[in-house]
Amino acid sequence: MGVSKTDHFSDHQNAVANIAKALGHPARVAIIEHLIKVDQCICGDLVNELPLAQPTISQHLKELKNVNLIKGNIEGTSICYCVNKETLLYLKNYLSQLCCNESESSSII
Amino acid sequence: MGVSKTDHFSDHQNAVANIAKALGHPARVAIIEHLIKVDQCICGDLVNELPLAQPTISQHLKELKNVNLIKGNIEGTSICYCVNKETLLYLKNYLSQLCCNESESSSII
DNA sequence: TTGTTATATTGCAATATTACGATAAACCAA
DNA sequence: TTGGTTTATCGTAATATTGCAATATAACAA
Repeated sequence: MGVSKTDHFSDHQNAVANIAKALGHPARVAIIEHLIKVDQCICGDLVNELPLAQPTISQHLKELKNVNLIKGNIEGTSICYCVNKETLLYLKNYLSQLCCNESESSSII
Repeated sequence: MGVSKTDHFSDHQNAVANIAKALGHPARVAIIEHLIKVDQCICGDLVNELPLAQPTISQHLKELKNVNLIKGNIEGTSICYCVNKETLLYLKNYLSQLCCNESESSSII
């Protein structure tokens, strides 16, 4: 039916899936990479950087914000975005535990 | 239009996005976790383990196979699935480089 | 052969995602 | 106030995803 049964899975399974899903589009990967590269920038810079229209970029930023992969700080007229490394780290540590059984934090499975 | 412009992004951006997308559903996260936990198992075990019908599990397995997150070995009548840790490692190392600038391999950005 | 078991595929409905033009909202400058 | 700049939201079309019943396929046993 296309109904997703997220309530049948654990909180951490849904958390991992949501973060992974947000990274599951090349435009959003490119946004994260650009933000890491320049440390932080405004939405308009990303519009110039990527081959997508401004509303599309804005929509992708919203999805990255929803899962806490980025943060936005208002700076006068524009909004300055930067990556929230904690969320990236959460996914990285999860994968570390999965494939190497080694991590900086306690088991989350 | 819903048209995805994957050709406007780099190969590695598309590769990362495709792997992340495959992990972007709690059922597929649960499948990976179960495979890691029991080392390997057949499709039927996953059907018993997860709250989804057999065709749905089969479809999720197909998507995980498409991005090389799992491998399937024919064993008589059934197919034995196991996780391909190399692909998990690829994503893990990518995230390591992104958020900590430290990795076991050379820069991929 | 027939029957059983295990998995994949097909077809379809419900829903979600992607993309963008048009427009709105918020802020500052003159 | 008006005008410019920046970002968000709305509306909508095209496409993708999710889920499953029904069916197909493949391998084996009797």
